[in-house]
Amino acid sequence: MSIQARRERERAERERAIIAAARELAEAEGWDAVTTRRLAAEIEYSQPVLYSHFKGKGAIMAAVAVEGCADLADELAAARAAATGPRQAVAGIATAYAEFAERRPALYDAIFNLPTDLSFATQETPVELVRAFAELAQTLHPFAGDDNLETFTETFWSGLHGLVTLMRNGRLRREEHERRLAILVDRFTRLG
Amino acid sequence: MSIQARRERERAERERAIIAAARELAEAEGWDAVTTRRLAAEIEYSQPVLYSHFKGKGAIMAAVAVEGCADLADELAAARAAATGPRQAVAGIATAYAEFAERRPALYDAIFNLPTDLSFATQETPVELVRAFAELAQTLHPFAGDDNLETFTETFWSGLHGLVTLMRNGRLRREEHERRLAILVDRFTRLG
DNA sequence: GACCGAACTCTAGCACCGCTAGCCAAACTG
DNA sequence: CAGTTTGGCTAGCGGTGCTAGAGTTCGGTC
Repeated sequence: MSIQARRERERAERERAIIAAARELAEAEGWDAVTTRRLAAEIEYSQPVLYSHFKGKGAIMAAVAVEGCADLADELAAARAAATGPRQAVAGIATAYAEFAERRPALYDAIFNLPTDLSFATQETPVELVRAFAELAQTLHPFAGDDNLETFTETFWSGLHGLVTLMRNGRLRREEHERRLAILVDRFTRLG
Repeated sequence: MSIQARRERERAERERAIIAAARELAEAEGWDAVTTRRLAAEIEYSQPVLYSHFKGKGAIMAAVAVEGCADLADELAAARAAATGPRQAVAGIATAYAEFAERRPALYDAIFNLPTDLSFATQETPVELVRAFAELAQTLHPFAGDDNLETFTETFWSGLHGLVTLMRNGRLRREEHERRLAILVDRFTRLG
């Protein structure tokens, strides 16, 4: 059994290498630079090997996205934990979210923008993304009022998502970014 | 001079045909289906003709986007005109925006999502988009409070954009769409 | 230790993409 | 009618994601 075990171990390691290579390449040069040929060269195997691990390029990107969810969840959790009060918590988590999107645009794209196979808000949502969403929901809890917390959180989250994506695509004035964030936070932290 | 005039007329007509074909193809089958070869076949010319009109595929998409801006502006203006009060105007324009994005996803993508060469919030923004933005700003004017109207409008617009894009990519529960819209409108139409 | 069979990887290639060089024919000019 | 210019076309380049089938390596068995 040890031989088979070793093989499975090597195989798993190679799979990790593929995901890591895709992630690094995407973060360094954008997703356009992530081709199956470059990926294969990076892991020092031939192209078809990729397809013995993943159904296709989309599946690789989805795997990167799932991994990225963990990072996002961690950063949101840290921001929430560091806050001194409910309103500051919302402001902090919003800033953390925006900074994540700006610091790692390729990762953010993989999670939220690129059309991948992984579906959200359904049964098979990545558990790490659920965690990230829960951080947001926890933070917003005091301000949901009569609205359903999940729906309320989705709306706030959409606001954040819109801000970061529109700005990154050059559709918003960059210098007003913080003010926009402040407005969004302000509007979602009013009681009554 | 009439010969040259006819030529220019024919040339302009062909350019319109290219944009129309690209738009129809994109709306019918998505932007992935819009290839230069299919586009050339559609207008019954060879591929290189496209490049005598546009710098490349991106420029064609940008042209479609600019055209689409006019439609969006029209629909937003109509929604604003039909409203019976300031708050209803915001709700109406938000619904109109969301319906535009849902009814013509390819067009919406060309305008806001796909990385094109046209830049916004700068000098050479398409005039039609400025008009669409102005409709939003006018509608939101009564609710901006102390915030700068343009920045306030950008924030609300980002909320709308986030809602429609996340939902279309399967990141939000579709059945909660109207409730999310209502929450967004509610939060941006509170006075004081 | 030699061999066999299975597991696995690689080479080569498909159909497609955006884009362009260079030819050729048609149209205008004198 | 000859010459030139204009403009569309054919053909092809280098790239993409993906795959069929050949070839090699390696573990298990006699």
